[in-house]
Amino acid sequence: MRASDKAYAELRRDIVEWKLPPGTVLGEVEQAERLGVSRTPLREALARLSADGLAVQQRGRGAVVSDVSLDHLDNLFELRRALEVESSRLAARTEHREGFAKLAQRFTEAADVLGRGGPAVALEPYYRLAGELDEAIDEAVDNPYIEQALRGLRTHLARVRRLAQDAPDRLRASAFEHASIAGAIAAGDPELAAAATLLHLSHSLDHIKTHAGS
Amino acid sequence: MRASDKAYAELRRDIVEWKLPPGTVLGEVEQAERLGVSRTPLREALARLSADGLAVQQRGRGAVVSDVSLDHLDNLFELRRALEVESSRLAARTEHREGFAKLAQRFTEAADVLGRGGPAVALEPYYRLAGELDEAIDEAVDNPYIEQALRGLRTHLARVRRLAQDAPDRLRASAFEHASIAGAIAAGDPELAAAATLLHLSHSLDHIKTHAGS
DNA sequence: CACAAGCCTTTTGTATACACAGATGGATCG
DNA sequence: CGATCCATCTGTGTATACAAAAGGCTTGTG
Repeated sequence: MRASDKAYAELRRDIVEWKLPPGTVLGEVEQAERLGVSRTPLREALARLSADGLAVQQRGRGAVVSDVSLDHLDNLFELRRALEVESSRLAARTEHREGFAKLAQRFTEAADVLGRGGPAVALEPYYRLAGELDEAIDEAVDNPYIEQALRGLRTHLARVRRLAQDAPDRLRASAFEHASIAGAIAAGDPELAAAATLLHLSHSLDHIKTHAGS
Repeated sequence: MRASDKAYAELRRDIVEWKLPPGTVLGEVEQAERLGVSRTPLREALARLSADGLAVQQRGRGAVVSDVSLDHLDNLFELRRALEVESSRLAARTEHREGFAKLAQRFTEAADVLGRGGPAVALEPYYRLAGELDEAIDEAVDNPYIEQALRGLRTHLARVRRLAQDAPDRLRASAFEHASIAGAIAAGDPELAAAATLLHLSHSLDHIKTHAGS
C-alpha cells in the first residue's frame, strides 16, 4: 500500500470518528511524524481530504478539519433527498432486484428485535444491515457518477450522526421505513420506492433535529 | 498563483477542450516540462484531476485522461436529473427569485434571435446565458453540497458536449425550455419548475442521442 | 497605556535527488 | 521459429532540502 493512501485512510478515519474533532489544525510536519510518512505523501492525503470536504485549506495555517454543525443539516439532507430518492426510483426500475425482498424481510425482523429487546440490544448489526441496503441499491442503480456523489455524501452523514445518537424507538421506526423501501424496490414500483425514501429521509431529519444535543 | 493551481487549471482546461483527448497518458516528467513546473505541484494537480474523474490513475503507467463516450450518457443524465430537478424545486422555494423573471424574458428573446437568424448567429452569447441561469439557480439554492456535486457534473457534461454539436433548431427549443424553467422559478412554483427541468433534460438527452456522431 | 511597525519563527510551497517497481526489449533455450 | 526469462530502462513513489510567505510577538513611539 502506498504511503499516501495509508495517510489518507488513517486521517479520514480519524476525522469521521471524531478523533480529530472539527477545527483541529493538521500541520504537515506534525501529522507526517504521527503517521510515520514523509511530507510529500501527506500533502497528497490532505489534498484529497480537502476535495472530500473533510478539511479546508487555510493559507498560512495549513489545513483544518472542516466544521460540522446542525447548520449544515438541512443542506446535507437536501442533497441526500435529491440523490437517494432518485436512486431508489432507478433501483426499482432495474432487473437486478432479487435481493431486495430478502432485505425487506430482514429489516422487518430487525424491527421486531429492536422492539422486543431490552437495553442490551446490539446496534451494530442494524447499522450493517442498513449499509447492506445502501450497497444493494448502488449495485442495482449501477451508475458510477451517482455512486461517487453518494460516497461523498455518506462520509459527511457519518460525521453528523455523532451529533444526535439514535434512540431505540427511532431505530425501530427506521427499520420499518427501510423495509418499505426495500419492499417497494423488490416490487419494481419506482414511485412507491421514491415515496418511501422521501418519507424515511423526512422522519430521519426530524428525529435528528429534535434530539440534537440532548 | 501557486504552481500547482496553474498546472491544474491548465490541464483541466486542455482536457475539457479535448486538446488532451481521452486515453492520453499524462507522464509526470513530460507534463511538468510542458507546463514549466516541477513534478511535485504537478502530482498534486494530477491527484485533483483524478478526484474530479477527468483522469484515472493507472498503476505503473501513471495517469491517463479518462474515457468519455455515449455509454456514459445515460448515467450522466441520471445524476443530472437527480440534481437539477431538485435544484429547480429548491430554487423555486426560496425568496431570492428576483432575477428569474428577467432571465426568462432574455431566454425568450434569445429564442427569437435563434429562430430568425441565418447561419451567422453567434452561439456564444446563448451558452453564456445558460450559464447565467445555472449560476442564478446555484445562488438561489444556496447549498454548498449540491453546488459541489453540480460542479463536478458540469465538468463532465462540458466534455460530452463535444460528441454532439447543437443544431440551431435544438438551441431554439432549448431556449424556450430554459425560459419555462426560469419562469416557473420566478413564479415560485416548485413542482412546475421541477417538471420544466425534467422536460428539458429529457429533450436534451434525446437530441444528443439522435444526433451523436452525425 | 495603546497602537503600530518590524522582526522572527513557523509553516507551507517548490525543487531535486534517490530508490523501487513495472514494462519492454533482446537474447537464449526448447 | 516461438516462447520464456532476464536485463535494462523508463517512470512513479518517497524523502529531504531550500525558499518564500504569513502570523505572532516584541518593542518602540505617541
